[in-house]
Amino acid sequence: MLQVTRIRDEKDKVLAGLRKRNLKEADLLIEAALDHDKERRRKQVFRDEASAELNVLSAKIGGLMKEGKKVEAEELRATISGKKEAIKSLEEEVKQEEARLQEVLYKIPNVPAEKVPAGQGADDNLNVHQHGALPSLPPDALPHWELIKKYDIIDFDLGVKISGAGFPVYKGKGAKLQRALINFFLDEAAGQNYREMQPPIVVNEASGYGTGQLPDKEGQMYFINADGLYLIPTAEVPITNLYRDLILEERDLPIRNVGYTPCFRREAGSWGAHVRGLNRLHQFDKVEIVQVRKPEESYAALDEMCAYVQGLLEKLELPYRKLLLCGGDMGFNSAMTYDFEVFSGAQQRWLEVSSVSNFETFQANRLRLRYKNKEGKMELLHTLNGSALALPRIVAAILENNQTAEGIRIPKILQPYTRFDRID
RNA sequence: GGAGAAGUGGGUGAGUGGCUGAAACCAACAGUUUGCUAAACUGUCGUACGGGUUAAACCGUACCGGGGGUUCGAAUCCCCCCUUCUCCGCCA
Repeated sequence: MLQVTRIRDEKDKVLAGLRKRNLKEADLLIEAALDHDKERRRKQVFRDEASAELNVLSAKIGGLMKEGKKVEAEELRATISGKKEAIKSLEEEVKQEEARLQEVLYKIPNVPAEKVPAGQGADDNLNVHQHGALPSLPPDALPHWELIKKYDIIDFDLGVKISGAGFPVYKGKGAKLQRALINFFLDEAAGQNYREMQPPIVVNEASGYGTGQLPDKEGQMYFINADGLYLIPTAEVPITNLYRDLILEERDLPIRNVGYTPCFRREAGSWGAHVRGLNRLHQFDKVEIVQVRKPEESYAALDEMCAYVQGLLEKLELPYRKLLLCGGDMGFNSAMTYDFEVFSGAQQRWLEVSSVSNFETFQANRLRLRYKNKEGKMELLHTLNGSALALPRIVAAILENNQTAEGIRIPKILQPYTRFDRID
């Protein structure tokens, strides 16, 4: 959520930024926010003045009571009764105006960073880096959804039986490959000074609001009605919310966490031919890196996180490209996002396996995550996160790109983790 | 799940209706003293919103787990919820 003060102080910059998102109602939203903000302040003045007046009178009554002037106190008290009602209704008006402002602010996405290109959608993303030769597979190469059957390592039918579509069962070497990847990712992150965290995979409503899944995207999360809890769509939610309502010291920073969790997404209405097999699931595994940074450091941190992700992909011997997302394709909360896509040889497609974002103060504002800067002033921190990495599409690419007549070759770096070098 | 107790500022903790945004101590920060460190001493030391100012100063309102209520006035009384602790029950 943007800070109103920022909209107030930098209206033109905010608007220019939002235009890059191709957000048609940007002007309307900003004007509405400013209107509600102005009205809110106007009403607050009335309320504050009325409360101040009552406080003075109350103190006077207190004084009179102490002096034993009961009659005078009684008289004064009689004059107050109407004022209380007035304050209550003024208070109500302020709250209403605040709620209206809030509602508008929830609809305004983050302002893209300077470097983010304008654009409508995926076609306008900038390919900023590409690495690795695309695999040349024989014409009879199989897509991963065939390979998993051929080698009996991932079973969608069994998942349907016990849970539903999009909940695969990993079997034998398939299960071991999952475990190997998770351990590999966690070990790599630990080597880069990330602290490993194991958070709950259900969160309360406040956490949903903290990182911006709520109020808009509740339809994307599984909800446990009996307890009012959401299954997390990503470890970003619990790990970032660890820092909700916190005032950090400079010495606490930077914060660099990594966590593995399963992720749950309802993916309502997003199924189609292009999401076969592992391309889209309701439950999948992901290792996530999360950083909390001082504002002036956050873009250096973003670069560092990208470099880290690139290192992982290179170690896994996967051809990948790095995209700087355009305004129109960026997530609601993000100020700047790089996507990483690996090339999946048999599908002949690029698959997104990581998304690394700087949210600047957008999440911190909702989280009330601040620190005391050098001047001793409270300042919102910047939050960042990135997948490092999401498993299913990595698995898909490994299976497809490494298929041979003798079976599927396991990347060298993973072999100590799998303790086998081939799936056959 | 049942019964009881408790939740106050970064920490410990005082405060049972009015002059308490909140004692005291610790921590932190700044300074004095000091060859350095330590100790001692002095001072500062909540947040949000609003008004005000070039910027400050300054002023107002709100906040003592969260929400509601009683009252002229609530950290203090009442109700609901959450959390923690103790005992019991259950159980990986």
